[in-house]
Amino acid sequence: KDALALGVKPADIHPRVSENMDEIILMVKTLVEKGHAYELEGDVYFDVRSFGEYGKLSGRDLDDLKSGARVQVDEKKKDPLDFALWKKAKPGGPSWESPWGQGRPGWHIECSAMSMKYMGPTFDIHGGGFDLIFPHHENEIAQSECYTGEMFAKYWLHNGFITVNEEKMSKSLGNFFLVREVLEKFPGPVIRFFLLSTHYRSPLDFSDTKLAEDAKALARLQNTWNRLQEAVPAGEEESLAQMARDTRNRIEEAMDDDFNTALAVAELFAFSREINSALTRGMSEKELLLARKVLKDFAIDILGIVQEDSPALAEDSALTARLMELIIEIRTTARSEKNWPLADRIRDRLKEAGILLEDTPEGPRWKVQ
RNA sequence: GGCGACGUAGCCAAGGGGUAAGGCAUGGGACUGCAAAUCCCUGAUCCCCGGUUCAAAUCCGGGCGUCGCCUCCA
Repeated sequence: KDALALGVKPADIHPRVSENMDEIILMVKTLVEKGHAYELEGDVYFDVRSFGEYGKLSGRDLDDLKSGARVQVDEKKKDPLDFALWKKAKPGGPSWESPWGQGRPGWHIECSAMSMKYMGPTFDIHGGGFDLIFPHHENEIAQSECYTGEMFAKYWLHNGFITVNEEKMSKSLGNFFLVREVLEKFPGPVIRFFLLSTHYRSPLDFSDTKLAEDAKALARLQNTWNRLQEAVPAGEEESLAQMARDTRNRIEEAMDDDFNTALAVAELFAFSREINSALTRGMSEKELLLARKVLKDFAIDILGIVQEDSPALAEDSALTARLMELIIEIRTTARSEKNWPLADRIRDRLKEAGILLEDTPEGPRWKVQ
């Protein structure tokens, strides 16, 4: 539900470790057979020295890691960095039958086993937080590539953290909260905008103040789209056409460049300003089509920050629209008679009811919330 | 201690050799009965110090600062 509110598309598969135990065990077994792993009293460890490229993702080499090691938990492992593929069962803990006795998977193997089961030995993109680069993703690469002999993931996208007061948000620090809680204060598109307004690799400090600013900023874009929807073609002007093309190109370029969403959003704002000016002067049919298409493609479909149907149009639209028509008519009469107290009172009361009424040069407009 | 990322206007944030996108805020103006929306104008030499270069915020070296990883859990 929360994902939906943020406009996140549902995943096709949500694999569970407990349902993929056969694949996991087969993978561990094969790694042992290939000489990349060894058993030790019911545990199975991956031999990091057996994978020459170990450290290629995080840019470390084994000797650096060794000399810099902070903790020496070393027991009988061949190398302190060898990590567990399979762990002997602990009393009371969940466990499964395996060639090495009762036990459970180590903490990296399940990701490899399940991703390769559903997507094959090589897939395009592997995501995750920056904190997972080492050791988690490094280990995934080692075990997967030793298992298949092929490249694991082609691209790694590591996102920066959401921080709170500049500190990593985490369970252990207790400074975390849920999307659900944020959604009580800000609509989904605003949260999306907040997340997209900085590059995904950068850390992002969470604050209500920032969200509130973003809500205002996003309203500009949404406004432009709403006006564009209501606009009626006028004239033959075409000056916006070139900018529409340029904007499209620049946004595509930005997105192709490692998903530079912040730049893409900036282009939308620049374009939005031009549209607003053009709207005031009256846009031709051609301009309207092009402008709508750009916003529809990028702001609505790709970035998902602008809503195609403004809330006002979405719910109870027919009845509300008729009532609003009536109210506006009355108020317009009052205004023409310079009955300002009444005109203001209508506007104020509507505001209390959650409806914003604006007198624009093109006539009164209203919107919910 | 080792490895890595980052440090751009009051705040958020792109860019990454040729004199700095965008947003919020501020101040001024246009429009308006007022308000809102919208438009115009308004602000930085890019943490510090050296170096390379015709030219550096952008490259190199050294500082300082912030954050992350290097242990269990995922």
